Amino acid sequence: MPQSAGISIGYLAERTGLAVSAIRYYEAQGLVEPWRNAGGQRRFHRADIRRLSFVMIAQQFGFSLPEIRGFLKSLPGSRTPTKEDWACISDTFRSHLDQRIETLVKLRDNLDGCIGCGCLSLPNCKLYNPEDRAAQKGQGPRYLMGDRPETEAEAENAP
Amino acid sequence: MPQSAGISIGYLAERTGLAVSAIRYYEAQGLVEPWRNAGGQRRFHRADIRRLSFVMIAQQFGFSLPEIRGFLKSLPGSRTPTKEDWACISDTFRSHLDQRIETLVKLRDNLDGCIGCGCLSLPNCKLYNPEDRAAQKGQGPRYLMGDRPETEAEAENAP
DNA sequence: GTAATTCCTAAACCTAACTTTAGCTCAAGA
DNA sequence: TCTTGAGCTAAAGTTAGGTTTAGGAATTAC
Repeated sequence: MPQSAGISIGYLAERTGLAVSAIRYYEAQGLVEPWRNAGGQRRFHRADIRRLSFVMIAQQFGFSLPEIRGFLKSLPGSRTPTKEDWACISDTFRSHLDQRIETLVKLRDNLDGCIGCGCLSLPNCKLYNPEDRAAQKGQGPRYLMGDRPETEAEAENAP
Repeated sequence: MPQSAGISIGYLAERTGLAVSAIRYYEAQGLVEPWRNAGGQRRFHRADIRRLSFVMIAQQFGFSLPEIRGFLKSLPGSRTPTKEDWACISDTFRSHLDQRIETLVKLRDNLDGCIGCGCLSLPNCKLYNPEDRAAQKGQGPRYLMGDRPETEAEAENAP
């Protein structure tokens, strides 16, 4: 174990529970910035244990790595974050969470009012248009879908 | 536009709002089973409009395509689904949603009690151990992470 | 001093859910 | 009939968030 300057990637991995490969990946994403020792091996600040712990928590809140990088930039680079620094980020997390909960509750309510009743009016259904149905641009996985609603009569008769 | 037997993939795409390529992909995943006309082009049942609409809704509930394929198998293949058929699936959706909402609410409560207060006791924090922190096996994106909690003192002093 | 760890990089691979591209055939309208 | 739009297949590409592998180099343990 190193003692003089900085901790090794293996030790950091052990302390955070992250895989070594994940930590290297996070470095590539700009989430940590280790320096190198004489032999070219990475050395991390002891404070990076907490920094990466924060990354893990933020991920649980559904934030992407670029977003988390943004949070980390808002934290003080040099000194240990204060109560106020954390409280600020906490507010962001809070509203993010509140919004997701609200979306799900609405979805549940719509479910009760629509499929739940067996009405089968899918094309008119509110579930087709939940609030967060963002326009989908380009490639990658599609988590939410867009559509073009119309009436039941149309759906069954045309063309 | 075809009129005698079945609808074309382009028309189905127009009616559902899905991309043609997505419909072909869904066929490959066993979510629809078109037949072919004399020229080798796909022909779909008119009922597949609703079938694919269901797929889109189920995706919004966070179900994967294999799971959705399971739901569709539980629906009657031949006849139009009844109130009861839908009610059965609706129950599944319901409990799935309820569980997700509950998880998020717990996460929010922990947030209020931990980061929100600025205590900075991250290593002791409940956010490290939300109930749904499943063991991660193998490759692919990691949505939830595991860790090894310890005390603040340990974290700051050792080794 | 040497064997066993740990670390290094670069590149390839993984999943899910699709899209894009290339090159060709089918079908429909004027 | 001829042209253009719609369809077809197979293969490769995309995104996020990593893991795995191969082939060396540096450290640590004995």
